[in-house]
Amino acid sequence: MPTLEDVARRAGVSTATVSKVLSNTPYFTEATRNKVMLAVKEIGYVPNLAARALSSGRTQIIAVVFPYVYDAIFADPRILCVMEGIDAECNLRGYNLLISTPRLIEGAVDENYLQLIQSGYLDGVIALNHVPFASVLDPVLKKGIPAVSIGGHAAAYSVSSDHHAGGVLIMQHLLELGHRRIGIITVPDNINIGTEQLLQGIRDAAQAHGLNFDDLPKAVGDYSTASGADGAAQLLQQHPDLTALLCLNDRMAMGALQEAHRLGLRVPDQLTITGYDDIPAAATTVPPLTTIDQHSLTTGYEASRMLFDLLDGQKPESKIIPVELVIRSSSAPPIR
Amino acid sequence: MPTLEDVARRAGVSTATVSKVLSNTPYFTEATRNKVMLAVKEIGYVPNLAARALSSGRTQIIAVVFPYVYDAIFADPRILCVMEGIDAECNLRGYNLLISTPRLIEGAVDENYLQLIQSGYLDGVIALNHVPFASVLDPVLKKGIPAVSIGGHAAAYSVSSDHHAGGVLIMQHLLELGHRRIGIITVPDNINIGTEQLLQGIRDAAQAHGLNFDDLPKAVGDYSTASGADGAAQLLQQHPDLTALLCLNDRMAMGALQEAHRLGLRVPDQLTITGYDDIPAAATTVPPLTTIDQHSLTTGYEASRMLFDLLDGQKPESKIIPVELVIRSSSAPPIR
DNA sequence: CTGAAAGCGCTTACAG
DNA sequence: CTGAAAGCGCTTACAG
Repeated sequence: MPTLEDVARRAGVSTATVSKVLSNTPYFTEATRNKVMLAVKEIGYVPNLAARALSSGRTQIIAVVFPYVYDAIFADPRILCVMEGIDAECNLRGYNLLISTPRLIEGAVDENYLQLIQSGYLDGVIALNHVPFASVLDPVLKKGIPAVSIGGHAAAYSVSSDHHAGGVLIMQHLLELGHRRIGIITVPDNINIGTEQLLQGIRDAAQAHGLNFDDLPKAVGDYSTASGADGAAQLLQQHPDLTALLCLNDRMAMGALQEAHRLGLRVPDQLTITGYDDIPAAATTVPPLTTIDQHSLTTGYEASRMLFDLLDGQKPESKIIPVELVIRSSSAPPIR
Repeated sequence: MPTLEDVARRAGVSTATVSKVLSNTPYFTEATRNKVMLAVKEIGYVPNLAARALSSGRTQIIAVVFPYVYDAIFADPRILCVMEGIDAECNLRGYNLLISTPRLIEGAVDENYLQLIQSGYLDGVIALNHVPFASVLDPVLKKGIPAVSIGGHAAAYSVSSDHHAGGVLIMQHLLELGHRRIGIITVPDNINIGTEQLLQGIRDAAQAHGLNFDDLPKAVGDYSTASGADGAAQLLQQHPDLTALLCLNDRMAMGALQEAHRLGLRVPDQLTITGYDDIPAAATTVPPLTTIDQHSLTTGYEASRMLFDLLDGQKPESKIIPVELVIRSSSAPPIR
């Protein structure tokens, strides 16, 4: 493979000059620039990234960190949307994307991950940081790597979704349709840092309509479709008079939808079901789900922008991404 | 950050020795080994990957390449399953995973991608290589990087799904249920290298049952859910007597399911609908989809294993991953 | 079994 | 505006 030196020789200049031309440093004549670029073309020179990384301390690699916790990350469509946003932005900037999926075992991050962080291989890190009991960013910040946290810990730099507003919006929607006997399919406390705010939003909306959140029947799922079906079964059996099921994510809502069909309940005529996240599948269920769009693509995009700002030496503001109520056909006024 | 030299000084040996101990070269006394490991622990040494990469020529990075073509890759659940398999294996081996999503514009791959390939940053490449008109592996092989192709071009090393068997299985299933008036929701020729075999499998199964494939009504979709709904609408309007819809992927089948509901057709009582891929959502539609499981996780896993064999200097055999018919509730004998 | 030394291919003050 | 030279932190023949 041709090296910088080959280019320099061919162009009749020093390696320093070639290096500077290629990195767009100012201060060289147009003639020099042309000579160098020509030589680069002619011999098909491509910089060796490892060498560049070693001498400059920058690798052009940023890592996206998705801790493995309650779920196989690759099964979560929301994460994918975030990734897509990040990928698009990195592509534009010429950065490469490394995926890291550390296992969080009893709050300790795995050794491989620690090594990676400390290896000097990473210019920046974007972490999905929603696990309350452990922050995968701790070692990153300790090492001094610029980092952005998505959804979660009140890190220096973070972008998160307005979960409280999401909770208010979805609950308000149900209440305004006239529902009062609403079952909640929720998740265990402390599985996700945003859940508390979301529940608080629901609580506030309920209160505003004179309904006591604590009185509403609840089932605890784990975000999976199956757990949504189980939760719905349980709630509907114990409280056959429920007119609506509010689910904390779309996949559980899809499970609830399944269960409703199994029980012969028509949605939304006999039972309203709502989700949260607006994953792609939410638009294609039967009937399509009323849900909250978290703008995951935007989230990924904003996280990247923030990281690049950090890399440029700026101090970006943390961002809260607004949410949006998406009304489809799984919600309607109660008939009872 | 502490360097090799710091470790050497502390342990009272040369840097060469530390390096060899750390890379598990044989030939050093237990005492030396202990001294070195102790020093490493004490000063918290972590190797600098860029330096290691530059001097050894190996980076411990493998790239997973998903060309952008007919679809946003991050929307395709099948790809995710493949990724998960690859990720798991890489994690085990201590390799890092780089994601590259080159844009294929008129058969030409993008410049960023080319640079990455030639940058010396990659020890190996796994590519989703199903686009007939351009192989993203060409530059990789030219550069001499070990590479494995998933599904597609008859590259030296590849793992692909047994599409022909898949076509036979799903068509056979319909025929054995008694269907004869079967509509096919397909995709354009040359969008995906495996499609031809799949269609051939369907054709062969039809023929074995005395049915002429060419006579079956067809609609052309693009793998998206929406295109499945459109295809179903079109087929059912032009051929109201169809008793089954065979869709070339699950997402189109989900669209067909939607359309059937919209038309008030009960599935599977009045209309059988089948998919292909067995993405996670296929199990949770209403009714759950009969489909073909391609074992995507296994595919990813086998592709990684193959790549690591290549990196170990072996010559692995190309693999064909068997498929499996998954019978759920969207298929039943025709009533007409 | 261990070490001295060259070298991997860049970037970056520092001079000029 | 350009170049000589040191240095980034490792690995790897080569001696011993």
